[in-house]
Amino acid sequence: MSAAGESESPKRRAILTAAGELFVARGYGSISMDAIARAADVSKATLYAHFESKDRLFATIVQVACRENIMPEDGLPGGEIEIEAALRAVGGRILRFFLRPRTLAIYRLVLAESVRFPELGLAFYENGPAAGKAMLAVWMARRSALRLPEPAIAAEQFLGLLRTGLYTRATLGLVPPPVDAEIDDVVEAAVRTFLAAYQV
Amino acid sequence: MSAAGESESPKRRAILTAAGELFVARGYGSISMDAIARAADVSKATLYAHFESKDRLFATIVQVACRENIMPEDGLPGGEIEIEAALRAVGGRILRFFLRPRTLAIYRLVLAESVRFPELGLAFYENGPAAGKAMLAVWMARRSALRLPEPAIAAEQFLGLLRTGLYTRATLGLVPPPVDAEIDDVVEAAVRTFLAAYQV
DNA sequence: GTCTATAGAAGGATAGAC
DNA sequence: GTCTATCCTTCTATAGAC
Repeated sequence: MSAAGESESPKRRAILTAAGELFVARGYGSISMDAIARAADVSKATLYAHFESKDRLFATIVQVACRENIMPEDGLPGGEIEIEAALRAVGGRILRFFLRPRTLAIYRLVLAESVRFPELGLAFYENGPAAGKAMLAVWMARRSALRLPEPAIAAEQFLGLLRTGLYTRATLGLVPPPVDAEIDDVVEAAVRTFLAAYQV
Repeated sequence: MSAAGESESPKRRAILTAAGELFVARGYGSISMDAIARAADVSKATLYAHFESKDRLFATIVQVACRENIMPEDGLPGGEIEIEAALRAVGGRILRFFLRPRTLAIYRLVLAESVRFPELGLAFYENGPAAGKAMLAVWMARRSALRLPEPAIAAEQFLGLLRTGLYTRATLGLVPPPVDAEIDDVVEAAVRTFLAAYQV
């Protein structure tokens, strides 16, 4: 929200970094303010001088993390590649982004705490999934090889085709990397089904 | 695991019910054993007589919840209905199951705690998503109107096509019911794309 | 098995000096 | 702003009577 008011003192920076790593690694409930202060090499009083409560600190962490972890826009290739190869490239990028440990960890965090912090879920959705979906829809609409009555729905479906069992298992922490071969299989199948429905 | 050892004393039953509601409603970290004992109308000592720790109680809750909340098998219509109508019916059932508050709450719980309890994530996956996917794949493979080189992949894709933006928003607590019209739209689009790829 | 009462530890937050 | 030291609350878990 207020990008102007966020002064960049080193201590504040250290707190955000340390707290981010701890929350991402072990969730909200099991991390104490003591542990954060220790990890940031800062006293608890300093911690509370910068953030009025654990809740507020957490909300800040997540918002920063959302901004830093939006889907990479440069992953969308230009208009010259053939559509099948282009979709494969895009799909691979997206699925790999979904499977990154940090992406998964943030999703887990937000999901778990969205019950207690409703505005957190909304901020995450708009800055994350909704923004990515919109970007993808615009990119797809520009491709002349596709006939998309509703680009937004097509984009959602492509993302859904990527988020299959492999992704579900990853969210549950059941996928030890590397899984490159499996990723390629999922992307390949997604592209095939998507093109069956939407190629001119 | 040990279905034999689970005696069904009323107090134990009350504890499981009360704790389940509290965990589902507000997560693991913010629920105290005091609150559980109070809600179950039981003393804390009794609580600890039945469950050796909060962790063990939680694991039991989730396992019971998984068993009670598998996808309804009777939602799969027989072999006489036309394929499009059949898929619509199945898709509607599945998506509505995904969107049930209790289904969502259990998913949030497991996801949040799967980092601390790895075996929880595995148990959930096998009893939940994997079981449902297998059931759906078998049902699909029997439909002669579909050509499925790999029924397991097709089933996963159909589920992915259902789990689009509406579902994501629901997991984040951003979907206040009722949403019947939106559900029908998602199912309709999923069936259309799926059939484009797999109808003979 | 069940209760009341409480021990013992840990957490969030603050006071007061510098 | 930053630290040390500490308060107060809450939590998990248990002891001892019935």
